[in-house]
Amino acid sequence: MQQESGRRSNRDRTEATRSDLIRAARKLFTEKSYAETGTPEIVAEAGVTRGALYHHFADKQALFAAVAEQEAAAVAAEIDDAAPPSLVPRDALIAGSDAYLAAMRLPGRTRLLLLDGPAVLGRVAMDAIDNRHGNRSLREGLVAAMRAQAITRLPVEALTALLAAAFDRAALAIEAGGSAEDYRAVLMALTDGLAPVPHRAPAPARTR
Amino acid sequence: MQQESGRRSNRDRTEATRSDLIRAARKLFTEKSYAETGTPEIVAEAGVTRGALYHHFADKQALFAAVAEQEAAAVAAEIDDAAPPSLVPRDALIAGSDAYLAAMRLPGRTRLLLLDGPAVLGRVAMDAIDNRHGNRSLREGLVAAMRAQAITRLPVEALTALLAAAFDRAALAIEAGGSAEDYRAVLMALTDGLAPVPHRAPAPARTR
DNA sequence: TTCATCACATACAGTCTGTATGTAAGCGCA
DNA sequence: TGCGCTTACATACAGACTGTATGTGATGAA
Repeated sequence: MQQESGRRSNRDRTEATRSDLIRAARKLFTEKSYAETGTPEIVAEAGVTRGALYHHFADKQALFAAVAEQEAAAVAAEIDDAAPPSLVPRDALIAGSDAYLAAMRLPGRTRLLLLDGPAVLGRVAMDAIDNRHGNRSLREGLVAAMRAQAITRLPVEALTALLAAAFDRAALAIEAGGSAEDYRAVLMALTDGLAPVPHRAPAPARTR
Repeated sequence: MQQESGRRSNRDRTEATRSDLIRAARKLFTEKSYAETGTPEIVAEAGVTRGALYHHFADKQALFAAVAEQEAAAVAAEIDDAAPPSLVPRDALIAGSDAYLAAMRLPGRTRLLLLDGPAVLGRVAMDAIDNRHGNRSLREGLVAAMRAQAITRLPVEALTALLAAAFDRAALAIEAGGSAEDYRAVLMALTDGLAPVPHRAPAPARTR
């Protein structure tokens, strides 16, 4: 049998160290904040030295980006679990919304993804992360709802971004002590308000 | 006549120095970012020393807070100018929205108020600033619209916050190159969607 | 006029970030 | 199986920044 900690392939070492660093950084970034967390503290928590950090990541920002990407993926996974494509659009939207708000209750996640993320990486980079994960299912849900005529046709990118922004703010407000029911009610009202109005002349040009 | 720079009352000196510091900080915070701007640079721009800064402000954050407060007030003033209370609620909302988006086009304002602000001061402190300035008119407009039965009754705090979040994100997206028309259209659709559906029994209990 | 206070300027201590350099272990190759 | 190159770090260093402590001249009240 081989020794306890000897004989590790370089690939394994790299993977383990990177993962340790990301885990340690995630812990501190969520407990405190990006600005209040120093690299000496991160590497101490990870059990390595700053040399390792700067070997694997270009700088502190790059490490933060890796953490943010992982958190965004985790949130997206929770949403996809709760809102399978078998649901009709409106139910999927509701289930997805609730799953999102529930996922964002994990301590420190809102600050990491919604406050520090945009400030540290910029909105553009943060949008890229969101589009790779969370926003994707939202946009697909909206497109499906439009196709099913459940909501009026609107520019998809803009609609996705603005609804996502409302969800984000709701998550922040709830964490700050706001009434979850209030925010949920408003979110529902906002999305339901997008339903095409059936009582006005029922789209004569369209049905003709 | 009195000398050029001699004979100034302490109150005048304080006011002038504080104002110089805020102006210099605003310039740099909007050109770069909070994190990328050091206090040595700020005081150089203001023509004073770091001693003056730390005499008037507890720390760099406090200076930032003063700048954010001023910017928020400036934005609110532009909105109030464009949306006088003489307008009917819906027109006031539209005029206010457009004024907000226009005001946020001033370079660096979105980053200062929408990215750095929440990250540096926290959402709670930023909400306090918003409520003292911009959000106030929005909330009043929404309350008026509810009273006029122009929109359905919803929790006011939550509705204000979520609509404001959508406006904020729109401002960021437009600055990042997004289509202003698209975002405007979605914002209008979101607010118009809040109109009560009139074919349902028109509030009989109330009119009785 | 005198003395306390104010509005700064200067000097200092501690910490952090990023880089440059050194080293031992892995790894392709003859 | 030995040899040289590269990888994965650890250590040392330079520069910058933040906040504080101290010193000083102008101001203002008594």
